[in-house]
Amino acid sequence: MTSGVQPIRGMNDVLPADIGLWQHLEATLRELVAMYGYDEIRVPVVEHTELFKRSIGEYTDIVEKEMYTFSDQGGDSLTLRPEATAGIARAAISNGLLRGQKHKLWCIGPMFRHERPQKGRYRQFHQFDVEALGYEGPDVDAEMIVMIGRLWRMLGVTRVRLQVNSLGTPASRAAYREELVRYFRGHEAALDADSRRRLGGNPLRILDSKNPDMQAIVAGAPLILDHLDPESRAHFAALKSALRATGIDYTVNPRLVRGLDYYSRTVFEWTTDALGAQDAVCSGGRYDGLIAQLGGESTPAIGFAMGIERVVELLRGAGVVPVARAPDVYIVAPGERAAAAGLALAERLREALPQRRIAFGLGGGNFKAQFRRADRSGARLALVLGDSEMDRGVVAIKHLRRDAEQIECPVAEAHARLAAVLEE
RNA sequence: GUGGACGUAGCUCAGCUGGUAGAGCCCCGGGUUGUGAUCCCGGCCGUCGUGGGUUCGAGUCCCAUCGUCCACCCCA
Repeated sequence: MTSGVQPIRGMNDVLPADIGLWQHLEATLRELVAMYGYDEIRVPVVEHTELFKRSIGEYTDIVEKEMYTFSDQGGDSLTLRPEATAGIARAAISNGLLRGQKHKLWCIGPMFRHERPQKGRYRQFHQFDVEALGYEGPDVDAEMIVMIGRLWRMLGVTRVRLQVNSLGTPASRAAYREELVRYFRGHEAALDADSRRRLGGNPLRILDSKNPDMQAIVAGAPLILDHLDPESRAHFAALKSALRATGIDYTVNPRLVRGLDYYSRTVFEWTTDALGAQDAVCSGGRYDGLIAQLGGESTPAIGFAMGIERVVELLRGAGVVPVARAPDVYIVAPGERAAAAGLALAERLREALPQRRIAFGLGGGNFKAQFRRADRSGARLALVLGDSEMDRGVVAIKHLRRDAEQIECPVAEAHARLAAVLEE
């Protein structure tokens, strides 16, 4: 288990035992977005490094130290996407999707971030991503948030709570930032090392420091909600009243700051107490300036990302176990003659009963061995074809899940009898 | 990137103060000639994460390295 067959650190295989949970989640997500009228979009996993630097922000942790960046043979600097919004915004621009049009898009796939792995945090992880382009809100903002709330109900996930905040426009945010820096400069001696470092780069992040010693200083800091421009204030008020009208539970967290530079106005985050330190399961916000900043027509937009692995963990924790798709019928056919006939019979049955799952006892073995495999497959019925049945032109049907007499019927009627028995 | 814990068969784990590895599950075979899941009997499976070192001798001690987990950081 050592040498050359190790997977890359932080990049995991999803094995058949787990895939049922993933598929259940993915199917539910597709159902959800269909209900709300979102269209799927698929974009490359690799983009020009520059795209991420310009959208996410040069001085964010993601860009500074977490990107998988490499040069291709032509010398271009490329990067494995650390998040999806930048690529989708780029796709909208380069495909001319924005000429006065609106788009509701969703996407799912792997993202890459070079961080130290721990529970719920991996170097290759998967995100479900939703973006609404061309909508000013706050109605989409509310609809999007409510849509996520519906997803939790569909999935049976209960240990999540919603926080919302507004970051205002870039201008009001910049003004607030200056005031914040002024405030923290006044208390610089009391700041811890992390916070002092953030003071230069991203002072807003000091607000959600986990260091208990910082709480007093943070508590006295000016709040962004007191510094919103009038339009953003109205936008946020309308969002809150729309949320209230839907009855969804939320709390306003004036210290909720997102890690990516492009957010403006509405930001939100769903967190859980069931996942340890990596408690964010879904978060997003409005990015009205991003598309213009990337060179597209100025287009308001909002989106969010959900961590698939984290939600899968929530489902597992909630005891969600999708039913294993066991075969309906397992064909037991020991002996060369019966095996050959059985394989052909299996094909005829699949033809006649395409909605049924029919397993053939591959690999031979005697009756005992084949019945054991039939049982372990979880099949409801065993279809028995041995020399004796061959000689008489019949097959036997045996119930594996309940006590019942084994029955026989002519081979030619096998599909009809199976269909009837499975209907019982 | 920083700190801590851990790394023994496919899986879950045992192995006291050093003397060249065990159990359960799984898998395979058998318990009379063609019938599973129970029960009984038997069998397969490990360079004890890897590489050094100490020692007459290391799974057991030391160092390094890789990996996992937890926290910080960050975030989905």
